[in-house]
Amino acid sequence: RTSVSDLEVIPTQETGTLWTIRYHLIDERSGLPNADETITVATTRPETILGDTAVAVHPDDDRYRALVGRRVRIPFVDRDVPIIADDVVDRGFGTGAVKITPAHDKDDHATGQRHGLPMISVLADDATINEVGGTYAGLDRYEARKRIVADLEGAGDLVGTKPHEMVIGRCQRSNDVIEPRLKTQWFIKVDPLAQSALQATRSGETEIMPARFEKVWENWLTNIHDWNVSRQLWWGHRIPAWYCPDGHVTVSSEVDGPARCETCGRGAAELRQDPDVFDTWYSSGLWPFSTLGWPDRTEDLRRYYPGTVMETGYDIIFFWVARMMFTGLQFMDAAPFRTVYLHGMVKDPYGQKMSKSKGNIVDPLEAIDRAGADAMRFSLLNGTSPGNDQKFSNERLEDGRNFANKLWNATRFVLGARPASIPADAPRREPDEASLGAGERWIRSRTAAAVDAVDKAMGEYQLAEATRALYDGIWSEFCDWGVELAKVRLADEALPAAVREATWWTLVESIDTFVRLLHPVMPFITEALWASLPHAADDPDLLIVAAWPQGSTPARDRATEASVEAVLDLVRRIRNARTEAGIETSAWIDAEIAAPGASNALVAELRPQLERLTRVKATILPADVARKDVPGALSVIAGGLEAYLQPREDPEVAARERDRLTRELGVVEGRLASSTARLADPAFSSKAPPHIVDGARRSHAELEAQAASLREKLAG
RNA sequence: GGGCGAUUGGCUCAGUGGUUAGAGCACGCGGUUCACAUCCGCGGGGUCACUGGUUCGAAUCCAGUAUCGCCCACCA
Repeated sequence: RTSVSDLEVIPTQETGTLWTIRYHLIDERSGLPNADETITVATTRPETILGDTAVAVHPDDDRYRALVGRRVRIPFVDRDVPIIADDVVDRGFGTGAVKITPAHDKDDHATGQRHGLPMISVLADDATINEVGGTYAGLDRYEARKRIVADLEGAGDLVGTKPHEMVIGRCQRSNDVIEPRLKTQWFIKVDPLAQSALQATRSGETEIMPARFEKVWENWLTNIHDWNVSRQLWWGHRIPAWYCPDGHVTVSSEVDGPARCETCGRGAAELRQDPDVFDTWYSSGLWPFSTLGWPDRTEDLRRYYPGTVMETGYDIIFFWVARMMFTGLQFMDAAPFRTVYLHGMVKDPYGQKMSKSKGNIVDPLEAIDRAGADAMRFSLLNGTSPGNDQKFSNERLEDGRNFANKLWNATRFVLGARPASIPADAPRREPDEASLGAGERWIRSRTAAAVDAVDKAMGEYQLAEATRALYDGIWSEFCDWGVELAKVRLADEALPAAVREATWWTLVESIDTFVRLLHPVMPFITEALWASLPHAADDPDLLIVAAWPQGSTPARDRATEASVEAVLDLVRRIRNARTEAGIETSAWIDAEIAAPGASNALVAELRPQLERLTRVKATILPADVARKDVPGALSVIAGGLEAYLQPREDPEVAARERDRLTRELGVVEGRLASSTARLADPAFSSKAPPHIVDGARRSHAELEAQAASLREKLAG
């Protein structure tokens, strides 16, 4: 039984009843209600008849124009009230005449104030009819409603009863129907606070993200009403107001209250503190500074106020964020944070809001039991966008779990692959650059790219973009290619120890970097893994306080990336050709590879890796051979590189190979056609930026070469 | 009544002007290669809700329409 603020009232769509009721007009001569002369009003709350103090019609409504100024008799309480004209009345609704109960309805209250109507409360605090209700006194509000309807019917004044779709205000917490009452309560005059909060966002002192919520913010703050902060509850900050026996109010910031009534001077002994407490959101609004020792000017307060980022759900932007802004600007003269980052809601698997009453709550502890806390955290971030809702699903949870598992196994592999020449407790070292191969340089560069991508994404609060960069970087690049390339050198006993050591330190460096980057998202597994990695002398004991990776360290090496990518592309295409030709996965076959010009040395260097990844025994052709006709071979074209695979004797293979080449030529020719049309359009070459046009020309030339090569093979 | 968001492969979602729109799951085929079957390889699958406009070029920008969802609002 407490008052609440407007925000805590949830308008609920419900089917109620609309009753139409006859009120009898007062005969001007006799002063008595006329049996025949009536006005019919519509109401959904017949029990409030007891508090009616007027009947209102629209001023331009011809049906009632003559009745304005007359009086009607309110039944049961025998009160005579005026018929007034007010343009809040909707002529089209009900009968066009509405009963006015200023003490029990927000609109009626406003109407009552405009017309100076008496405001008669008919309810007690426990929602029973009070003494004003005469024979209904003591009845619960709904019981009274039933009786009154029955009694109206008995009197012949109930005209109609019909179901009615309406909006009822219910309590956010208890779901009870909220009763508008006239009560003396403490309110906060909110307009000046709203103005300063608006000033903070308009000036850029505080930025709301995503930006679209700023409109919501603006709209709410510019139409805001005063805030009822009194709560008749047991728990909370007490209202700092004291009353003397004469009813004078003294507000004090002293813990023990004021020494005397500031109006009449009565001593503290006679003063009584207001029993009410503040709205819990009022207290929560103090959080940004009260947690830092305020009102004392502590070191923490100086250092940490204002904060940098407030991260919270968009559903409490008004409840909490706005109130923190109000109190922060009021008491600290500065907005409490520079950025407000609003996330979406986690809905149930069907997109419904989780609620206890619907019973569709997903218990995070169950998810954690099933997949781990890190997996859940990852799943809640990955594949979401700022401010948008997401559905919680077990599939997504499994993604996170599998990812954690992958990272765990990859780290386990790296630790187990340590060359014997490195002691188990060796401190972490940078790889020796002189001993790095193309694969290692590629890993280092791609890891640097991941650092840059994560930094950029985090800087823009694109958290899902950061997790995506980490997922791809760790799984699709480091594990799928980096580790696979490194395995060859790590396993090759013929190589100098320095080479194998450099390879291993490269893997360690990369894992170390990824684990640091992933730590904010998956703190537990990364902390555990990091503990098992070699550390440098200046590393702290725990990852949580370890340094964030420096962007582009080691530096990006785009030339290496491009040339190694070309080899990786060749690997993919060789695998594809093998599958399509129906060559058994495990069979080793021979291949010749044309790597013309500058690419020759790199392909030669990576030949062992290429062989392992494709299960071909490769011969690298001299650098001056760009293309070769190898009868009976499967031809694979990847950019400037070509490979010619020699399958075992199999008549079907040749036919499938022809099909494959024909299909490939079709695709290439299709692209070539659109590319030709594009380049032929003078508008494109004259209006598009030069780098786009150049790119289009380059890819066109490459497509032409591919098409020529394919045609040649099909002809041969 | 105002405002906001969503609409992209079977599912869940990324992608805000530039070649051929991506991922995970699901699906099909293959896999006892010394980290991982919670895995590896290959593949099929989308006229980006609709209509019109701007532009050399639109999933992306603009206008409108439809459907779904949310927020705000004093029709008894």
